[in-house]
Amino acid sequence: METRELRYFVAVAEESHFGRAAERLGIAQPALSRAVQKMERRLGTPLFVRSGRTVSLTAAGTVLLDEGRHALAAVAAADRRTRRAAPDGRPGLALVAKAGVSVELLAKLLDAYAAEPDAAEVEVILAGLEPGEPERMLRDGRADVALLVADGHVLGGLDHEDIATEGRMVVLPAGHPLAARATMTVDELPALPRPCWPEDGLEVRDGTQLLQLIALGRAFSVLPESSRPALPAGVVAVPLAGASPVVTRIAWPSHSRSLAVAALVRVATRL
Amino acid sequence: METRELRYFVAVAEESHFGRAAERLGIAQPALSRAVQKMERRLGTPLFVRSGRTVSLTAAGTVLLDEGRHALAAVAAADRRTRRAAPDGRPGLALVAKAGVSVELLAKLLDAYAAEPDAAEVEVILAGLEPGEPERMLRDGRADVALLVADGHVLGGLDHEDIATEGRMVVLPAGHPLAARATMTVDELPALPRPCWPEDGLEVRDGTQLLQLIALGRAFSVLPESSRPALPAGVVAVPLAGASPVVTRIAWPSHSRSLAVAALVRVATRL
DNA sequence: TACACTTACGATTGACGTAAGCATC
DNA sequence: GATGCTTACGTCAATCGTAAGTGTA
Repeated sequence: METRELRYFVAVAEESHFGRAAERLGIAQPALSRAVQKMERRLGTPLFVRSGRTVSLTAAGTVLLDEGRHALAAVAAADRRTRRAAPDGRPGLALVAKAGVSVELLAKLLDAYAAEPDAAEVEVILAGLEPGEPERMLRDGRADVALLVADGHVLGGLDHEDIATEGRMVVLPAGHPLAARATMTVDELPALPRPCWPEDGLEVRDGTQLLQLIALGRAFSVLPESSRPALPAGVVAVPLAGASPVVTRIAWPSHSRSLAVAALVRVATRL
Repeated sequence: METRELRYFVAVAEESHFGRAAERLGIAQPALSRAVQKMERRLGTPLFVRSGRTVSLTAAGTVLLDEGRHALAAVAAADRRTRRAAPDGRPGLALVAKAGVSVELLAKLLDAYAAEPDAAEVEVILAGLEPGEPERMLRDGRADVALLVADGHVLGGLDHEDIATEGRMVVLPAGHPLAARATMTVDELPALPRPCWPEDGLEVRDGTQLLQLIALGRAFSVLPESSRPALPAGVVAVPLAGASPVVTRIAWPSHSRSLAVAALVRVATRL
């Protein structure tokens, strides 16, 4: 099975339509039809049910869609990581930081790693808000290591190590009645007005907007303690007792044998 | 990057020789040379250092060998699992049992699973002695689940669940001075004569030979308690105190979304 | 000089696009 | 009758094998 065929199959499966898939792939529709037929002949089983003018996956097709995506991700990873290992001046390590991780922690990690002997150049990628995006990037080779906030989600195929634990704090307008409190408990939270966002992390782009809203008395929020230096004037942070701690962890593909990744992980666990 | 190219590259990398690799691939040597050159051109980096009459990997080549093998395994897995999902009478689930797991436990698992509603047909594969072979079979799709004995080795990319724990016993010739003991400790083991094999598991084919050797007074062994029913006349088993327990676990690819695998794992954890 | 990778060239295979066919809604 | 997958056919690109070339031990 060639990767080109897998790409063709996945396109048809995702579109449930040969015509649209062909357009997406930039080829004519008959070529796509033939390619899928060839796969079905070689696999000895139909992948699609063509009933009338609808196309749907068979059981075998469902399996191939799942496994094929993983295979394509693995091929893409091989390509990207090979290019990254090219011996010119480009970065040798791609680190993806999920939105919500402490910028201070990231900076500390990068500094500590850069001080190591034989440290590779590190390209830092900031992931968007989509859940699972850093994991996807590790799998398809766009990144080699990820810095993320533990959210109970299982990381299939990835190894990880917790590197920092911190408390949470409530961020309030400076004039709020509770702003003078030395500490608050989670039981007191429901009494506060909406919106309460974000629960688990601070999204970089809109984070400042949120803080402005708080300063204006239009919102409050719960953030990790490490966000305290980033707070503007007009807001107050009160430590929150009884809340689950925010755990930052470093993750990497469990099959990784990169020395650079190993060194970065070692540095991270010793921060 | 096409899988054909990856296969070509891996062959050359493994042989360190274009000629032998071409022979192994069943193609002429110049075709192989051209294919690798094409990959190097597209990746923008050399993969091999051709110095005189020796061929060796560059740093980028080393990365591609590692990642490429994973990608090829993923493609092979996609192929095999799709064929296995074909809707005819073939088995829907391939279980690999590592040498050393209790046959009784395996039988109990298969019986319990077969009693489940919508149970798939299970093809049982007995793996050889090579360490890591069941893991490889899970990765390249020859198997969907594995039954193995925990050996401290990390299972990269695999999820697992412990399903049985048992003690160990010392197997001695019936006439041995220690055969009458009700129990032994690990401290007493070094006093016994060689060979002491196997440490962690009973290999099926040669296991009977080992037991015959013990009956003849030429050896002894340490086996899991579950092997007791398989002992022939002429040997005696003495429980071993203080030894690390034998843990049998079930493992599967962490990205598996197969309902059949999930059902089998659920049954296994409830044994 | 022999071994081993590369370049050159002609042949074959296979993938593609256009056009016609055929079934379903 | 229109939509949409399939079959037919001619074209083009890619891969392959044989043969000649080049460079090192």
